[in-house]
Amino acid sequence: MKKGDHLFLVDGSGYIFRAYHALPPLTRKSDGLPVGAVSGFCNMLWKLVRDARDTDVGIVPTHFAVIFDYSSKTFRNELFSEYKANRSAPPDDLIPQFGLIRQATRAFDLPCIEMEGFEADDIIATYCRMACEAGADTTIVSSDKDLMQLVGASVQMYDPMKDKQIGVAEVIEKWGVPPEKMIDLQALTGDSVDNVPGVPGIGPKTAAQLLEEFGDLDTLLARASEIKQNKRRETIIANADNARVSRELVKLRNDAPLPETLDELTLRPVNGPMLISYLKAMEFTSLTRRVAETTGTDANAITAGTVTLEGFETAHGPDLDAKPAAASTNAKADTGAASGQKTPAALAERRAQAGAGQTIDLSAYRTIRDQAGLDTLIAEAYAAGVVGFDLQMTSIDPMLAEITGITLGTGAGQAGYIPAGHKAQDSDLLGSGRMDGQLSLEAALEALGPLLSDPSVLKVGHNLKAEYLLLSRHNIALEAFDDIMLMSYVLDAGSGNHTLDALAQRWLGHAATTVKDLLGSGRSGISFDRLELERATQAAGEQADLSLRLWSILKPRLVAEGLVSIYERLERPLVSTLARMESRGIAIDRQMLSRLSGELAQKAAGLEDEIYKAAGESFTIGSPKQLGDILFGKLGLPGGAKTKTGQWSTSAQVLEELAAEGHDLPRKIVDWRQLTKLKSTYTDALPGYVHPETRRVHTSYSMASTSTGRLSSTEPNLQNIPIRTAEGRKIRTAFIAEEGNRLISADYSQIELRILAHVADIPQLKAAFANGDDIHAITASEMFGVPVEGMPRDVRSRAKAINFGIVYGISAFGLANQLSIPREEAGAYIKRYFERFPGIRDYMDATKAFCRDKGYVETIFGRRAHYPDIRASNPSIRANSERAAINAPIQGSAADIIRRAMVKMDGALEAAGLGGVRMLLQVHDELVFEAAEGDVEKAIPIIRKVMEDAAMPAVALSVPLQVDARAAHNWDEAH
DNA sequence: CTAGACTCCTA
DNA sequence: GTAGGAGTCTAGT
Repeated sequence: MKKGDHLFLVDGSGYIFRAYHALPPLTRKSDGLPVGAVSGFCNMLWKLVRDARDTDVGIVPTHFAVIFDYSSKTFRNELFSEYKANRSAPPDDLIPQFGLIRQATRAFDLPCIEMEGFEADDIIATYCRMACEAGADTTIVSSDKDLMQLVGASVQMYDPMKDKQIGVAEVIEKWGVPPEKMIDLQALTGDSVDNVPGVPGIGPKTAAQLLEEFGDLDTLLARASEIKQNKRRETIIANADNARVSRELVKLRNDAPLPETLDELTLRPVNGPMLISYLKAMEFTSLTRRVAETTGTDANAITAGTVTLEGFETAHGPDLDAKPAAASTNAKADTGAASGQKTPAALAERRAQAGAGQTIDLSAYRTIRDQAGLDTLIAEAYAAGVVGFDLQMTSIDPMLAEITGITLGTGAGQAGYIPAGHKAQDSDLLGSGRMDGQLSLEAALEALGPLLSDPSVLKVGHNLKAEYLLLSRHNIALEAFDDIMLMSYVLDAGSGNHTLDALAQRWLGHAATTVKDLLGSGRSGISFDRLELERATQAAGEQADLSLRLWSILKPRLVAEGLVSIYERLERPLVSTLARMESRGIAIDRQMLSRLSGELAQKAAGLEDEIYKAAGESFTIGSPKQLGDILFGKLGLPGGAKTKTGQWSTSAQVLEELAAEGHDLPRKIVDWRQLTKLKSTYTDALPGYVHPETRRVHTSYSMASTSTGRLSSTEPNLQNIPIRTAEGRKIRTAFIAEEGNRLISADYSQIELRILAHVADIPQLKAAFANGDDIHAITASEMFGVPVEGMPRDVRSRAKAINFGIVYGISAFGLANQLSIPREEAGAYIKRYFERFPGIRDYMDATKAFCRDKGYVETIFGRRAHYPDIRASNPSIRANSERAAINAPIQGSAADIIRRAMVKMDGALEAAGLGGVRMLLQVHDELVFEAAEGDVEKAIPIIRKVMEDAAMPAVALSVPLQVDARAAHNWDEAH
């Protein structure tokens, strides 16, 4: 073995258990032999040895071995007799699979390694060390935390079930410590499964925190008396010996006397006939077919071998002289350097590379405490022309926050923090003692206002909507700004999040101070104005500094990737639009909600009595676990679906089915759930969001949290106010217009289906929309040959479900679920649909191919949504991404259209002399306005026009958009 | 007090 | 089958 080689070590024993529990049970057709874990194992091995280049591993192994535990007794039992003592025997249907998996390994012609007295993990550790000494890289195929201590520069792990690579960064992300400290961490936390004692009461979070503070276990134990928390100190001192024993137990030995040398692990080409002989014996037909295709073997010519629990025998012996498959070759990535070129792409590349090497010195930032200092900083800002900008506030909610300080970054590593609302450190919780030695907020804003509104100085920040809103509360209009969160969103929606921390980590390799680190959380959390000034300056300066550095990386990328206009037309202008909508808020009728809440409570209490009577005991109805025990245990009702943790599902769907079979109790549970849901989520929660001064509810829109370009709404979420049931609609009536005003609701009709008709170019659908026909009826008529006139309701509603399904990237499984019909029937519907509308299938295939090629899909305006998992080798992960990729251009184009409408709306209303009409809410395809009664009639046509023409002139849709609008005193009647 | 599972509300 | 947010319960910190 030499440098450049790559060793794959599969943790066979670990895999068996995980696959057994994670995969659906599977039995061999001919005799019922349980083979689920074996099947998963074979599929995984095949991918790794044959298709590595097509998986997310992206690495082609040169050496390969599968490692197993030999028996449960190892040297660890001599250290600690209780080790793994509470392991129960494996399930009955798993036991025969242990032998089958070893046979599978041999059928793949791979080394199958196990050793008495050593666990698989020790063997893996030993090979890792040997490979490392030979200069080669190693991938451990496992997700076991016990192996994470081995991860390092040349060793990574790969989780085959999640298709995820685990390197140093992932270990730190998951456990809070680097791999080399995993041993100490596990020594502290222990492991109840393996019966490693550890220190009671210490979990991963606490352990990571202690190791961060003390460095390592020995130091921690030596200096345990310094631990502040009484209880923690005592338990650690009392359990020091346990921790030391635990460390010996979890520490892997890398000196196992191994029988096979590294060179004996050299990966050989797959022996097609030998493998197929085994696979046929196991009756794994689809893998047999794939192996046959890839290796060029005629599977029909190979006889199935026989498998036994003792060893692998073939009835007739495989044809070992058959021509083996061609050896796989390493694909070398092209890393052509683009440096020196003066293209936007080259600049973006250079900036990104420069970013990775930057060091960030938090002590370099200044605190600005007087007018002279502020004047100097402002002069520097004008001279720079581009400044990092951030407001420090007392709350994350800009409607409630006060400004604590203002930060300007004037260059990489340079920033000034202007405290203006800090409390004195010794003031009590109620006291409002201001810290001495800071400018007044008025003075600071007076001096900074002109700069912030100056169109010639670009302010660069992260998520500036909050800053915009808070400044506008102080009558300052932020102008000329760039928002790096939105830049990142436009560039990389779908891959990773866009928080400042994440961007700093991704582009600068810098672990930024988190709010939690800085301020704590929960009861012990403090607000920024109580932070000690030196730390405040560091944290604030860091934000502005990072913003500016990230901007210099992301801005050229926008240019290089042709996404400037998406950012400038669809994202940045929405900042001020949304800030206005949020600050306007919407009025709610609290009395009505309170009355509703009382009614709901009464009805729910009545149901509760009936439920307890029917159940014969009282229990927590809201606990799915307890409910499941009552329904499926005590009462013996037939259980339906299981949840992923193996519990009986008590979902509405399951309960409805039981109710349909004539059971009383499930119906009552469903009703009880509806009532308590409405009460707790809406009638009880909404009044808590009423702003103390405006007396209105102000939601917050998140601009960068969806992959498709939609907005989302939080605190409260006003995009999920009930509408489907009569009971729920009452909640909508509590959203009201002020006296003398009306709410106007304007919503797009069938916008996603219209976009589908446009992008997939479906003549029948386009004609139907052009004629204003009933689209679901037309679909039903095409599919089932039923005339639209006098069509039965259920025929139309079936077509409606299919239309929705198409937009969602249909599957037979999903449609069957939705319509409660057999999967075969659903499959037949889909087939029929594709026959009648062949353009849809073409569109879907083209979209998937585009996404596989580029890694993203595009809306009609060019917004991108990334789906990296579309290349995953795991079929179910891949299928998920494929459906998402089909849906994203449709959902995203609709989102873009309403964004465009929103950006234009205020100006259009203003131009029509309707400056008093206020846009308040967006609910994906609906906009809600508040207008004086006298303005309503004039406003509705303007609103409709802006919305219906919103795609133009960027895109000329081949289908008309239709907007329905209505006005009323409350939201329910307006919608 | 936090995180995850489960459930359910919307387009 | 797409895209979200949030409340409750429970287990673990």
